[in-house]
Amino acid sequence: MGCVPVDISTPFIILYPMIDPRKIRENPDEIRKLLARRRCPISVDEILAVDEKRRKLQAERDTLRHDLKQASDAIGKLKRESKDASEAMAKTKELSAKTKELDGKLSEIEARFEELLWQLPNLPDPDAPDEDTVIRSWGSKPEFDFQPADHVTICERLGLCDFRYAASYAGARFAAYTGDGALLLRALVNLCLDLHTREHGYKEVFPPVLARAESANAAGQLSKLEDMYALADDPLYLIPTSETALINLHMRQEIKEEDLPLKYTAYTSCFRREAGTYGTQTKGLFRIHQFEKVELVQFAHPEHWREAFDEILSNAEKVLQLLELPYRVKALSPTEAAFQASLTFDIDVWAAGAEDWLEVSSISNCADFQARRNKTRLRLADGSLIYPHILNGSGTAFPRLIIAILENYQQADGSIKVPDALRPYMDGKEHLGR
RNA sequence: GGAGAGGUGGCCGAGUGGUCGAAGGCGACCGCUUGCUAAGCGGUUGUACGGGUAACACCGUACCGUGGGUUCAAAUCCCACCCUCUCCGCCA
Repeated sequence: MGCVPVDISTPFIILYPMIDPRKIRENPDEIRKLLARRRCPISVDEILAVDEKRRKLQAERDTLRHDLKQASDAIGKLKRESKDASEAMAKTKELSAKTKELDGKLSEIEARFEELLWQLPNLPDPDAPDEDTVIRSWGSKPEFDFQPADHVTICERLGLCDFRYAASYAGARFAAYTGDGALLLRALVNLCLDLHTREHGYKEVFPPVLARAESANAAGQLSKLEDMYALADDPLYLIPTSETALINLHMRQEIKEEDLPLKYTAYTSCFRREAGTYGTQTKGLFRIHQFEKVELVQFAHPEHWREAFDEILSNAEKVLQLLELPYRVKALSPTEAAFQASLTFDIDVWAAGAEDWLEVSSISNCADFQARRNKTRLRLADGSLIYPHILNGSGTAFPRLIIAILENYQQADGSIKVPDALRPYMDGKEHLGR
């Protein structure tokens, strides 16, 4: 990849989703418009006001401090020459006190400024549609000459999951995979990891599933703090997705242009409290507090994010194609996209029993939003330093994939045909429950 | 969890409360040189915020693990915390 100097004066970059304070004060109207697309209630005017105050204060403080420094140096000189400095010291004391006072005021205003900025969601990409839009479909829905069962029924019939045990052991909305169910999960994990590491060139990572608040915040997930599990005795959170772990892989580091794109994949359990979702679809594996997922993350050059995005999307689609599951790709509206995302496409798989599309993957460009937050920077070949784009996508989430497999591959005799691609990972089994 | 040692610029590594953004070395970059050897010589070499500029230049401030404190002045003193290493304990 050649050296690509970034001209920050071009509209391309200014329109780009980044919450650089400078962009806010240079293009307040643009930012207002973009935030409105997300229905974000945060006031740009307040940010601008605080920013102005902050800059004014800093100028004052810097001047004062400059004077103080010079006065102190003068005292040092006197002392070295063994001259009396008590008068100068007394005078400088006042200056010092004033400087400190301004320091205090400035840090207050800076804290407020940062607080406001941290609350801002990422700005939507111009390509994000106003309404969720299906942009393509793949495969065809299976047809049955019998009434297809839903996955809960199938799981119970074939002993693939033990929901009763999971509920009494951990609580409602947990799942325990048993027997061939557990094997099926493991097979899917291996299929996905093998595919992404061997065919798609991702480096596998097995990260901690506990993260500091700082890390979760960098990912943008503290904005939905109420949806994360917190530990009682340590300032740690159970990650809601391995995106949290992977996007922080280079926190406070410089990455090099020549190493791009950096591609990582991780398989982890993911934990979500799902607060506020009671009463919605609660059956079986559809929405559970702990679920397993293989995640894909790429660090990309800001000018090449779309290539990375499309690649992750096709990497995730490949899983469904291998499993021959019908799916559709949907471009999300800015109001549907996650806090940290500027552009998001979902992949929904068809589930014949539920007769519904289930979201199994969500691919997002977070632009430089997360990189700014965790201080991952990109050193270009020309020596300049910018923020990389960070993109992520599930590749894929398993409970819903399992739902789709069980429901779409069910046979008249109640057994489940194992998709061809999965057989090498399932002891060659052709059917479950036969 | 207990005891001890330590955290300085891309890396290694000095550092006396004042002349330290920080010696020295390495690396990198630029230039020069070049009949000797992947050699020699000179120079350059951080980031953030603010000001300034058409853009550079330039100016100010901050940054020596993090946050406080003492002081006219802190990398240097004090306190708390974090992290790393060694030893002990515990343990898959």
